[in-house]
Amino acid sequence: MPTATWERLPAARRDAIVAAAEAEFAAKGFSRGSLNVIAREAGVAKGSLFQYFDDKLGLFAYLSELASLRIGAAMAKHSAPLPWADDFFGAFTAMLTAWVGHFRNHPADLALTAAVNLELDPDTRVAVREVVNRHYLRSLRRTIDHGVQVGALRADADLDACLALLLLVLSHLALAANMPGLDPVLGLDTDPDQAVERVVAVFRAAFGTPEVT
Amino acid sequence: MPTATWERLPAARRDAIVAAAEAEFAAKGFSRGSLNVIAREAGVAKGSLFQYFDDKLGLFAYLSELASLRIGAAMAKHSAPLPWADDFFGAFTAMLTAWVGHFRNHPADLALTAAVNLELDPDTRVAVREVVNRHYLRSLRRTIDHGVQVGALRADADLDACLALLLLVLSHLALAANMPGLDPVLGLDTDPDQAVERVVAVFRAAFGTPEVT
Amino acid sequence: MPTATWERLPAARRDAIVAAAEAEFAAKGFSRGSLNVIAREAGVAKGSLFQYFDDKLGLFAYLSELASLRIGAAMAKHSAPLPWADDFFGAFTAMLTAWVGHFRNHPADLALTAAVNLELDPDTRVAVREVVNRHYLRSLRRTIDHGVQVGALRADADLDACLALLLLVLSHLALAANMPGLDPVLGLDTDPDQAVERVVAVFRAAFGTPEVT
Amino acid sequence: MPTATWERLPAARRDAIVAAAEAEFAAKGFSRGSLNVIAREAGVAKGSLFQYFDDKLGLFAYLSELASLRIGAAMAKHSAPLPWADDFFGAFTAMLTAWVGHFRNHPADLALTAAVNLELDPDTRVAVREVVNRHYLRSLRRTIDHGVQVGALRADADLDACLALLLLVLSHLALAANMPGLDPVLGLDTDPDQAVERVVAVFRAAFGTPEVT
DNA sequence: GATGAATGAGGCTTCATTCAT
DNA sequence: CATGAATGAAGCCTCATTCAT
Repeated sequence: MPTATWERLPAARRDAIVAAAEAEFAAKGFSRGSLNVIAREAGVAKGSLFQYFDDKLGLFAYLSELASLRIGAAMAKHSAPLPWADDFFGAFTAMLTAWVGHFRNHPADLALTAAVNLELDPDTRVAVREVVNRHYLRSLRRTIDHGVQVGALRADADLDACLALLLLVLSHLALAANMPGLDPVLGLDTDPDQAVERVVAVFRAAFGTPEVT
Repeated sequence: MPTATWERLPAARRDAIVAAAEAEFAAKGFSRGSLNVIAREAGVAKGSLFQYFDDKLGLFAYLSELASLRIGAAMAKHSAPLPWADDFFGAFTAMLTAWVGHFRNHPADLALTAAVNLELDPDTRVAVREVVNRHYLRSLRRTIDHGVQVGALRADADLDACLALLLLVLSHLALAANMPGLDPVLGLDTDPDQAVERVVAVFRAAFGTPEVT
Repeated sequence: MPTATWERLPAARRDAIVAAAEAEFAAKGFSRGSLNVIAREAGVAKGSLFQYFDDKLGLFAYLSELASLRIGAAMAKHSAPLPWADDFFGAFTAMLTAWVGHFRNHPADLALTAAVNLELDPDTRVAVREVVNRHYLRSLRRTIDHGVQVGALRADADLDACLALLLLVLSHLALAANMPGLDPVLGLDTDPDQAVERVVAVFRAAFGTPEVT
Repeated sequence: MPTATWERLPAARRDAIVAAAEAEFAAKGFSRGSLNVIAREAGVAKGSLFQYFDDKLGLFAYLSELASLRIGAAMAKHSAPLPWADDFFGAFTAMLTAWVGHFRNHPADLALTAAVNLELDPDTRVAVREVVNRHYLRSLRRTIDHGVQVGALRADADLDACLALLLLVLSHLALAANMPGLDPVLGLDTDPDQAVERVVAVFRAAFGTPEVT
């Protein structure tokens, strides 16, 4: 989505723009985020932004993809050493905890995820979510398949429903654990670890194989 | 939130304003909805709006509360004749189907719910959601309690988690079933009834009492 | 084309805007004329212009119509006392001389006529010319009919061609007599009266009844 | 008007620039034509254009001269075989028909002529028209002289007026026959051949020698 | 001689809010 | 209490031109 010019830019300039844009969209969302502010904060002429991206949406989509790549990489790294085969739900819990933690430690990723999920304009939302969700879906589906293989998830469960709910819950966890006012029940913003455990327990009850007592 | 002046207004004038404002926010969302348009469509002077509400947000919050009252009332009516005692999950399914249908038939309610859930600006979102969620939580908690009493839900299940997930899922159902691009897996926008059944099945598996075969 | 608000405006304010807009469009034409400049010169907020006219084109079209009404009225006044019946071509010459003189004395009318005729953007040009030409065509056709009735113009001449050429020549006379660089032959900008006489002679030769010697 | 650098350029590079510039100005006109687009389409750096021409106007004026040379050459070729001596007005009609046809078949020439004739900015217009008109005037004057010699035009007619009107009519024919909205009477855009005939008839009546019946 | 990134003024338009009437 | 004209900052985007490489 960025232009060829963008690729040829000095890294410092690119970084300044990305940082400014992330901060602005994080604070205001896409529709209300201002290119004026971004250019000013980045120390760049207003017109320059349009040499790097076709338009406002182009810049935002680029940031969103950056963030989802970053998130995907972080999750992959967290996931690798986990004992998925031996303790699937334990690993899953650790994974979700890491997920929540990632967003706490990377406000830009949180903000962009929020901006994507909370965008009201339908066209914009569809355009951006499509790109972003693709990553998550692929990864989640792999995790679910794995859970079935190791016998943690029932093969006859409604795994698509599981996937859909996971996608929904993941978004919610990321946001609700780090933004006030989104979760009035579980207390995600005060004790996220416990909240994660309770959510995993629900998934285990719904889709897991019966536990041997 | 409305001023004292608003209460003293002829009902016809109030209704015209509410109708115009709902239509506008439904079409454009909160941020992009225009008070100019609302005033014109309502046949009211622009300045008058500011005699009834502190500002744009005040008007919007008022509409949101109206909508949630309306939705609550509709749900209560739907709920009353359902066989909660005899077939809790059947009643629950019918309830969710009615819920989804309500938003399909009341675009204004859908739009306002969307605007509330998708608003990025933290202050706005918190202010509005707080009011709205209160209604839903009370009602949902009653439903859950009832499910326990009739033996459909396990008393030892994590009922708060159930509540939190319900709240999340309800919002999602209302929006995803009626706006494209929000649910890439379950196909809520093409076959909502089936999607509802699958979601209920998940809740039954997670929180329901074991079925006697 | 102006909004209702415009009609209710104090005359002084309206006049200031009209004067500023005419001056700007006169100097720069429609496409390059700047609403910024107009608002500043008129001592009016930029946004106010959009309370009076839908957009830039709306303002321009309004000015064009004003000008063509003004021109039409002036011509009607000039025309009335002329001896059309006794000396059609003499009256016609006097008419054209008055026409040229009008634009010399009313630079705003000249400028708007120029702006209309010289606008490059096809949609704009069509939109505006349609309004303006209607006036001229009706009036010119009446004059031609009259010329036939009094026996000055041959009834079997190609009167539509006469009309088309008249329209073309009138525009040209108005502009070329008052803007340098448009007429490199007849010297319209230096001795317009003589040029007018020569043009009328051409029309007489082409469409007039043979003179009795 | 081009710089010395331009003359030294490989022909291929010059041709690419000319082609791109003609296409762009043809599509957008002078004021709205974009050097960005021209440079991109020509496969040339934006900055290079400024090494070949002083500025945007310089490039445009150069193209205009090119076009008028091209048009002049085409007309000369069309003119040569025509029976000017035997049937002056027949040849003249054929000539004008060819003229109109040329612009239909060469949109770039049409567009440049339009851009020249419709440019409002006085300095620009004068600068460009001067160059262009010189060609036409010389050629038209020769045609008129010839008409007199072969006895088709009256020697005592106002031949300068004829010349001035011809110049005016030629421009009009070229544009009005190929752009909508310029000729509301003769129907030049729907049946140009017939319109041409009618115009020639007017000139014959005004300046031609009486026909022997 | 060629490049193309950077500029920054300027383009039109929208809109919540104020305040004199 | 209603009105609606006025505001002016802010919105996104375009573009001819410059200049360091």
